[in-house]
Amino acid sequence: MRDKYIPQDIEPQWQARWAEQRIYNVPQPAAGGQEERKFYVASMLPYPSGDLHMGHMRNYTIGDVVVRYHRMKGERVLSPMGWDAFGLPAENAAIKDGIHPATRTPNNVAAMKQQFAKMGAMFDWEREVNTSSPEYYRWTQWLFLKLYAMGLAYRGKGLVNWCPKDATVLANEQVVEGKCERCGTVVVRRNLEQWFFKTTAYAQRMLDDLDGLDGWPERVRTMQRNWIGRSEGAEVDFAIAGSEGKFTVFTTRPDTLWGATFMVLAPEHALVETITAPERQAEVAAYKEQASKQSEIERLATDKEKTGVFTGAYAINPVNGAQVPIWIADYVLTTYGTGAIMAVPAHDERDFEFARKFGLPIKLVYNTEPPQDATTMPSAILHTGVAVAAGPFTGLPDAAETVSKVIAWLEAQGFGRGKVNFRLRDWLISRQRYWGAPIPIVYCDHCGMQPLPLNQLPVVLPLDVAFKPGGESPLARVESFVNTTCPACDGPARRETDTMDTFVDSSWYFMRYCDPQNIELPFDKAMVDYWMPLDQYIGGVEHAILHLMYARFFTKALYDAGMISISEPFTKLFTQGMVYLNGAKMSKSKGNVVPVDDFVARLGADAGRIYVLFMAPPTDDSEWSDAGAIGASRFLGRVWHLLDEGIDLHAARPAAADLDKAAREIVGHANRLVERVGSDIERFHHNTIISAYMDFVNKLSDYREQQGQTAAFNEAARLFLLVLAPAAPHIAEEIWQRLGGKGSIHLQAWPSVDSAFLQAEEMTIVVQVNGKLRDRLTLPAGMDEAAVKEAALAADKVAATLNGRQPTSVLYVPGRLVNVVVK
RNA sequence: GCCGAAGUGGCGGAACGGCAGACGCAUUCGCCUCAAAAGCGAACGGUUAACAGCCAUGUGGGUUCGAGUCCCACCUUCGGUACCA
Repeated sequence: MRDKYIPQDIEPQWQARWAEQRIYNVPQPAAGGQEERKFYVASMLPYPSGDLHMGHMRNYTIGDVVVRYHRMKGERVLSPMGWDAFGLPAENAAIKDGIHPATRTPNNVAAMKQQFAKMGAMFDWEREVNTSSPEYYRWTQWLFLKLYAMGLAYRGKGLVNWCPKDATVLANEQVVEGKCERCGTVVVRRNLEQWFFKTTAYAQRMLDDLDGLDGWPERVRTMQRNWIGRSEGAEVDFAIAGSEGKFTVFTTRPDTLWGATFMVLAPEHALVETITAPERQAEVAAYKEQASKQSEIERLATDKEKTGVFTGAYAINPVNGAQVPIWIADYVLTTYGTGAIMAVPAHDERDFEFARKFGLPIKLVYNTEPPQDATTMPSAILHTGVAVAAGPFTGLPDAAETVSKVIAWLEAQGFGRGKVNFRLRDWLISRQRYWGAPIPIVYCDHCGMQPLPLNQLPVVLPLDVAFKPGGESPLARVESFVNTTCPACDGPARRETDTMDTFVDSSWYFMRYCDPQNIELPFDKAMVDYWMPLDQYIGGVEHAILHLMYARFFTKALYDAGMISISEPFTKLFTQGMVYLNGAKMSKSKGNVVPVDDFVARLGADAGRIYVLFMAPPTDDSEWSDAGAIGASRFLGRVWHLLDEGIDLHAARPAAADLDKAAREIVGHANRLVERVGSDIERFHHNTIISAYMDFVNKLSDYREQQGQTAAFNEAARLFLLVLAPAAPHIAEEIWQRLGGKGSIHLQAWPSVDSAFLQAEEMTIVVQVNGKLRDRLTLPAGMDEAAVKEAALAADKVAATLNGRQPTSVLYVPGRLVNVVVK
């Protein structure tokens, strides 16, 4: 072929051919016909910002290599793609430049789809989903109603960021240093009536099932376990002195009840208003206002000075009748436990700090040996010592068994009950925004809240809306949308104007891919049963908790609804790193991007693919380097010239026994490369695949230089081309076709390894003295232990180091190393 | 703050508890050229006359015949922290 490697000439042609021949479209297999193993792989779907940059290219190329590899392994591979198209950015853009999200979104999708094609990423576009299309969100609404019918969707109070000046709800992202990013007003937290999904009902199952997810990174499982945050303890009821009222606290340490010297309610606790003494009301109100200006992260910071105020009310400790003051403090949250705690400063660090700051008494339940004094102890006593003042439990050790005994006693006395509490909260899905799936509920003055009948779906987003900063959600101002009729009585009714969190859309899209055209149901059970669970899910670590938790919740709920047969969606999970440019994550909003279009036009898709795979281990973040990308392009040039002529893909494959040493070696290298590339793809070490290619190309060039284009060269080149195909699909296909390959290289079988070429004839033994390298010996493979040790001890450098001393022992690691140990 | 990670040459990185720095980038030198680019070849952690030796994988300890790798503490950076997705 003897011409220049010009990727811009060959790449578009192959992309068109592959699409035309639909080599990556996957029809549903005929019923019962499961002759091939299925392999369902998906990368988390992107938000359609309008431009793919090299950060995207890295994410999707990692997945594309996996897709092409499994396809060559003869599996039935499903690799779909879609668009997570609802959400805040489109709405913000609409406010800023007046372009309607319903116009912008399809334009962005069309642009990005073209860019996807230029990357050489193969998806089954016939299964494309767009979460913002009525054909999709209709089913998101359908599933909402399903969860509602199951009792998993309910209305309740939830805190939101509120800008008092704009009179609008803000996303956390829109709150900068406690102020509204638009107008600079201090943001407060307001309690609004909103929709929730009951994720807590699945807390225990989501926790238990993590144990079975051994295809997930351990760190993600750990993060999820901690997020769910199971803790065992008790609920204890406290009466309020001088009133009929009472309240309940959750504690993991009911055994320290005898040391409770004050109570703390969250400032937002419903009881605060009724119990606050008249003379303390001004102070309490001021504190509540101050607390409302803080984020949860600020409130929970343990290094921050404790704050709080006394309400003037007292609670009665059920175990000893003691009257203790009730305070409010921001370190207690309404969202965890009951929003109220008993404070035991002697045995809890935060309570200890609080008591010291406000001069509250500290009472020891347990004491150490030697004993400490409550007034002088430097910190709380945690899990050590023996009970000195625990009513009937005095004398017991500070241990889990004591806690269990106390819980049983509390239950017998009617003071409280054992309780398992989770840190996980119910999922607040309401958004006071326009660009999301409307919640399919109406409110009727006569019939109250009514779910819409399924045949009235979708509730379509009206297009004629006014976007302006501030004020309520645009939907609430659209009379024609809001006013409707009640499905129960046909009387006038009002629609819910909240839309759903975009995480709802992305909690089930991977099931829609299995049956994307269904117009009767979200998906057909048999189709989902065939493809699900995903064999491989790929996405950023930033989704390790929220998205993955929500998707797991949805899967379990739909399993309980009988809609699917699996209760975990993702068998294997891979989390990839991000691409940085000038020290910041490459992103359009920051303006630091290398667009895929520009790169491909300059150096070609294959060079981009090779570089993004090579730049760092796929799990790691990595800084973009233009020079590095040029190196990748140079590598492909070398490949082109190495395989440029005289190779016959159809020649008979040489047997090891018929070849000379150099030939056996080069074919051996090629076989090892096949093995290496396969195992590195399976364990997601894509960067070392590329270095293995480079290493091999160097060896093959040397071989050709010295031995010429022999049958062994031919065979080694053939194997290399096949294993290069997943990473650099265009150049591999082009060379394959020029050399007379039959059919697309991507539909060839992955080469099998010929073990006759893998046997080494020699081994290199590293010789150490006391763990330090002293020599290296080349010995015949298979030499026995005694002979190897003898050779090692005989080595000059070893003798010199020993200098006459007798070794105390000699260790041998077969085929690798000898360590001579000497005093 | 809390939860989870990561720190190895000038740079990106490699290394089943067993040869630290594979592979590449940058740099320098050489070949080719009238010249340049491209291409090809060589050198390239520090110390050193040396390819001998010693030092070297964020810092300080520990386990081990042997630690970049395992354990403890600390420092720095990154991700998440429930309305960015």
